[in-house]
Amino acid sequence: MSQEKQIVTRFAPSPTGFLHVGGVRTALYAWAFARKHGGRFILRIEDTDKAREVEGSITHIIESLTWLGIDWDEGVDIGGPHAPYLQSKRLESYKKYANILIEKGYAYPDPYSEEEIAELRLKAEQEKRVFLFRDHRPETIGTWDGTKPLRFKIKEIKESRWHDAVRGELHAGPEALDDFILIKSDGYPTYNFAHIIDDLEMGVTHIMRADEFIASVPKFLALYEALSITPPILVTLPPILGAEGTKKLSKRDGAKDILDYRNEGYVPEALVNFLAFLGWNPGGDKEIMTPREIIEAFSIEKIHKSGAMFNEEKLLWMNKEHIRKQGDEVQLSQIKKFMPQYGDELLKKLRPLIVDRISFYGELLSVEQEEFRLFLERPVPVPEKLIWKDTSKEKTIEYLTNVLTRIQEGSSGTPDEVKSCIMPYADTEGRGNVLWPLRVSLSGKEKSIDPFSLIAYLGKEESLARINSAIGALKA
RNA sequence: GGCCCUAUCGUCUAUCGGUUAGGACACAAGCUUUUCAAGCUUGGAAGCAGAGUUCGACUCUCUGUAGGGUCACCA
Repeated sequence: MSQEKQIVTRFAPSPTGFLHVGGVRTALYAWAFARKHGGRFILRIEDTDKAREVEGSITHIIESLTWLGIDWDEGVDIGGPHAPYLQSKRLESYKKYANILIEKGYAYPDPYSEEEIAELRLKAEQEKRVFLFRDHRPETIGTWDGTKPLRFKIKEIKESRWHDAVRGELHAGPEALDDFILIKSDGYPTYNFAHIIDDLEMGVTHIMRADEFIASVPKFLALYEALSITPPILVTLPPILGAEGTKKLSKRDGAKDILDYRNEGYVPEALVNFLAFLGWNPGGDKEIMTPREIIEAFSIEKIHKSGAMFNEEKLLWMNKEHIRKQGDEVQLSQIKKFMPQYGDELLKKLRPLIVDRISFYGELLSVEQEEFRLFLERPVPVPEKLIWKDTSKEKTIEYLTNVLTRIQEGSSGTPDEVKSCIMPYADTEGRGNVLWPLRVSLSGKEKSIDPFSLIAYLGKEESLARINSAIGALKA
């Protein structure tokens, strides 16, 4: 057995706000791949754009990943052998490699002002030409004092060809190569430069990222070449599309803060499951999978090339399936969060009923909670609602009275027990005739949970009181 | 506009030249504790178009079409 090189992947978000589903999926694939092969997964923060930085982002990112059960072996918060993992703390590294590039003639200071470049760009546009900075390289190269941007010099203008683990053989024309900025005038490196240095120093073997970076790969390749680096394996992930049309997922179509899902009572395993399947499929019919199973089944070969729409309904369905996989205690603690005014004992009884009716726990805050309010408040009987179709008032009173006796005499611990003492009677008198008024007298509603469950969970005493109250209302 | 990527039911997908093109979500119908929800059963629903390669193409090639990405001192 040959010793395989350890796999190292990373997730490297910029701290510019919350983490949304797109970012999470990238992290998920990189993590799953590393875990599957016993490799290392790194959390690096790419904070080189100080203007766009949003305070609290890093904490937020960490919290999001942690909630989802995505863990890392090295990273900003826990350190590791390649610390620091914050790009703004790694400026010395970038400077070191920048100097190497300058020495080798691969980098030069950009003498233009931003206005001058904008002008050149505008002119090119007017003449319907592609603007390429390399057409305007300065005649004489000055020394870089750090106040001007440092540009990479493309020495060989050529067509680029490379291999992508998902897309296969890719290529791009020579116009994809231009003198791009390595280090900005504020001293911070650009993504294009920094990620390459970091990946090198951190030993990253596989780069997972979305397909908007394909167009930049030729530049990365030129840089790898200039530094004599063997590029990591490139793994391009398909885009996640919004439900509205075919555009990339935007906030409007569901690219919301991943922690919102937590707050709305989604199951993290469900989100992991759903996101894993947006752009990857292990084959076969099994769709509900635990994170463990996903890791086990994960392979780059099964990552898709084409984009997938974010389908809220399917997520809802998956979440429901995952709720059902949760243990009673977990379910109960989640339910308590959203129905605090219900007593613990009552919720314990109602749990199976509740779990059956929701797709995510947050539903309990609005619509679904209405269903259960009847357990807290006794309904006021409305005679007209109590009568089934064209049954008479007298008959309805008779049915309810008879049911009353049966409940009194029978056992009512579980819905099934209740059912067994009422159904024979309902069958002889007509199910609708008996069951409808019974259910409405208990719930006060035309649409509700079935009568047997109501009796079992309301308890014998309360059930009898409600039925009596209904009979009273009918007689009045 | 230049460059690049993608293309199977409405949606997510299986198929790696030979299948009645399978599954899931959603939808519809039926069944069940004549309601609601859940559940179960059943059903409708797809290879972008045109050439070519081949005994045989959803699968390979080309062209077209459509959609997407990218052309920053953002990542």
